[in-house]
Amino acid sequence: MAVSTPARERTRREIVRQAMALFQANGYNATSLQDIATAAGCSKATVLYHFSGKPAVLAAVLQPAAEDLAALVADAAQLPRAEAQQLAIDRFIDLSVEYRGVVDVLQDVLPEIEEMPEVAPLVANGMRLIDYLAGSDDPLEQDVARFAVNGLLGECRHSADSSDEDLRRLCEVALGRLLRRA
Amino acid sequence: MAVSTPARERTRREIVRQAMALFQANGYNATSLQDIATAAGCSKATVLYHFSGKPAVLAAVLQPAAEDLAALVADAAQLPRAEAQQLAIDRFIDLSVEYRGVVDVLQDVLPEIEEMPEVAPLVANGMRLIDYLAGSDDPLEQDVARFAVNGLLGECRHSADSSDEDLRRLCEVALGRLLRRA
DNA sequence: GTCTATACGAAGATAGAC
DNA sequence: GTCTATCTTCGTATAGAC
Repeated sequence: MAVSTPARERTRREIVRQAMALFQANGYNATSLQDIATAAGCSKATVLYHFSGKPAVLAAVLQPAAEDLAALVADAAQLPRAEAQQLAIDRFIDLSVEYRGVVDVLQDVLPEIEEMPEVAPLVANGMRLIDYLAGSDDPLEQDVARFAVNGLLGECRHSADSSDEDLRRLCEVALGRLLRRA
Repeated sequence: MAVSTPARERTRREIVRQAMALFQANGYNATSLQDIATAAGCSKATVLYHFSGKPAVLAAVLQPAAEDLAALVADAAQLPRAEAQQLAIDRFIDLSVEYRGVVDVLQDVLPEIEEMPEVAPLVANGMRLIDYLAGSDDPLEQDVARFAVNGLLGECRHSADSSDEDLRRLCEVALGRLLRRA
């Protein structure tokens, strides 16, 4: 990073900033490239100069959360299973609260996420997280862990009116009830 | 109903049938009116003669599930709270398994469901169901119940490769762990 | 009443001028 | 690097044949 803003990155950053706000407020599908361009003070074509398409804008919005999730999965990989499960639970709750807005956006996109190669790494790490959350190879526990993640993703949307503390409390209670420690 | 198919209803039914299959396979947003018309063997305009728009087609696809949910809620309304909770849990599991394909479709549409007056009654009954599932006015338990419903909706999507029995088992285990009886 | 043909505005995306 | 112009396809709407 240089001493001052390189000015070539300014427009790009502004696009991501405005896209995140619009995605959170109205959802990914309900936000058009024109909406993003207008909010960012540029044209549709400029957005598509900086990003290969709408999914690429989404990937940029999700990037910070994706990086933290990748770090979580990497850390869990170095622990024995029981400890990895506890770490996954604790830090997944942290991530959910910290990125609750972004999680909200993710939920909006889940149905079509398979056809977005841009967010494939995030999805792959999400699967690995579910593996650690389950804490067992039992298919039922794997399903329960996926159930837990889906429940949390869904809850982040309707929680616009609840505080971070309420969301954290809910996460702790729900994951505590669902995921049994060995 | 007459003795034979009225022929006026044949096209309509076929449109709903094909739309349901396409919504389940590719999702609501990824399915165009043209796709539905082609699959049903008619033109786009014919689809829009029978239905006021794409959301109306969705409402027709969801109608059977919506009716059963309405019956569930009506039955629960006549029971004391604890019994209503048990009824809601049991029959919600039945509905989830029976309409798993439709539930999958619902999940695809959740983000934009607020702007679809056609499915507003379904959504309203979904909220009431959450109320009965919670079994208490405690805001935390209400959140947990919503968490449970979201988890289930999400699970129905990824469960294309699992059997009805597996899905039912998962529902029973997950709801059993999450929702405490008084 | 049922359908085909056609047209309109907006979406995502591309080409090329500056 | 940013723009205007343009293309295709989408959802939607209307006119009119049978």
